[in-house]
Amino acid sequence: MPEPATQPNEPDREDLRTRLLAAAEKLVRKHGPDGLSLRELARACGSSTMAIYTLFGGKPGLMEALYVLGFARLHAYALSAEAREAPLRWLVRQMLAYRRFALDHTGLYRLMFGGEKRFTPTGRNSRFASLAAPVEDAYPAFAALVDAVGACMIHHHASAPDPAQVQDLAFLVWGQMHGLVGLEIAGYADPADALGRYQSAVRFICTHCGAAPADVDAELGAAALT
Amino acid sequence: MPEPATQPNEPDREDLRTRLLAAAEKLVRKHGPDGLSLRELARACGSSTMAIYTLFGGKPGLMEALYVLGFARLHAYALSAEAREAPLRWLVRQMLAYRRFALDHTGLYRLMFGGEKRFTPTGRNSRFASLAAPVEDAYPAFAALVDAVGACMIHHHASAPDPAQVQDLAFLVWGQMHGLVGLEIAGYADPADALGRYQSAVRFICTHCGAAPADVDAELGAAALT
DNA sequence: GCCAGTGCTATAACACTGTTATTGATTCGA
DNA sequence: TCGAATCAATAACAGTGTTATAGCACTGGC
Repeated sequence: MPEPATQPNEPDREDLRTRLLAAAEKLVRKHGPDGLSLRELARACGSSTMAIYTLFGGKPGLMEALYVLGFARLHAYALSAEAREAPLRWLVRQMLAYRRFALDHTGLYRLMFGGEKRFTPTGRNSRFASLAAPVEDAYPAFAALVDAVGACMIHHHASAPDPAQVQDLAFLVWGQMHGLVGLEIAGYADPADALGRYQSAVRFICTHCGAAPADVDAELGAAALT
Repeated sequence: MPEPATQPNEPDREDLRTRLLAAAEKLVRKHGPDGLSLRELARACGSSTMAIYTLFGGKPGLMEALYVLGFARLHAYALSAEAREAPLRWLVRQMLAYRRFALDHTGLYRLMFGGEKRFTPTGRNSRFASLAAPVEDAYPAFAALVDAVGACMIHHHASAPDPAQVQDLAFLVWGQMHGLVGLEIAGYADPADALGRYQSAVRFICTHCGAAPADVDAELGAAALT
């Protein structure tokens, strides 16, 4: 009996999309987001460029798929740093996890935050996309940051803070993390000082939330050992 | 007497380089750093692409020229915000000037800090480029920031701070500014809240330097009127 | 079992990019 | 005035994203 040749339902078939995505991630890691070539990608997967068009609709669609993949990766980093029972540890580890994600995936990071508004996720309330939707609605990674900041503030301050105030502070924290990491990736930070400066930023922010500097240093030291 | 036709020493001749640079800046503003086309640039200046090769040595050379032009522009913004007699006003205005530069020149800003190490200025100590040279040696704009932070700390703290401490804090300030501005350019900030959040970051940093929140708000209010 | 119909992919072509070799004109120096 | 040199324009090459065409394998109905 002749084997069904290359059936369209062979394992590679529905895997082609994920294989292309994985190869694209590898190429973005190597050449940067703007150095991705459809022909090179197709060559790496043993297919033609048309497969990318039928599966992603073109290069922008492929980039958008990488974009959501990057946010899923970032969310995984945020989840791995979760410690709801210890708010200070939670915030410290999440800030460190953000930097580790950026340094581990500089290609994806530059694609997501590279300074050009490329894509906006179509959330459940995409009908109101023209309005200003809170960021945490669209990006679960930012929601985790808001939660960690809020928990840290509640834990160290007596009164429960205003939710809007928590969002604003979380955005400042995000800005601090993104700025330091971005400068580091762009080559403006001395590699020998980059980690120390990031740690001092963590200290800066956590003490602003009310934590004791010694406790923050303890968490930083414990996190540095892992 | 026949006019000398198109003499190579006509005013356009040595101006061609600056004309190309100006046109390139305009194209980068419109299409972004990665959307710059040598052919379109040459077409805009009525010349051929070869002129770019003889004047800049190729596209990387052109990008590097735009890079140093961007830092000159940023330095001009920093100088326009100088107020050495009032350290707090100096720091506040310089932080606001940084954001204004980034929003006024998003193309150049993305070229300079877009998350990819493209160029490093060949300073006077370029022989030690392999070593970690302090950033303020290469970029006068960052030196101005270090000066403003140091003056603000000296003015509000009794004791003169350690220079290394001033550099570290200035780098954190730079990171905060770059992060917020980068997120704003990338489209992650609600346009209605972006300025307010940046102002709260200014408040955050200046109070850390020892300034009174009311004084910071006064400076922010005065700067908002100009 | 056969045959239209559908869905997907490979090939080839188009317009575009950066880069380079070649050619021609123009200027400078002896 | 003539040789040498400099510089820009033309054309070509390899590469890019995209699209039109054509071919293949599979599905549905008869």
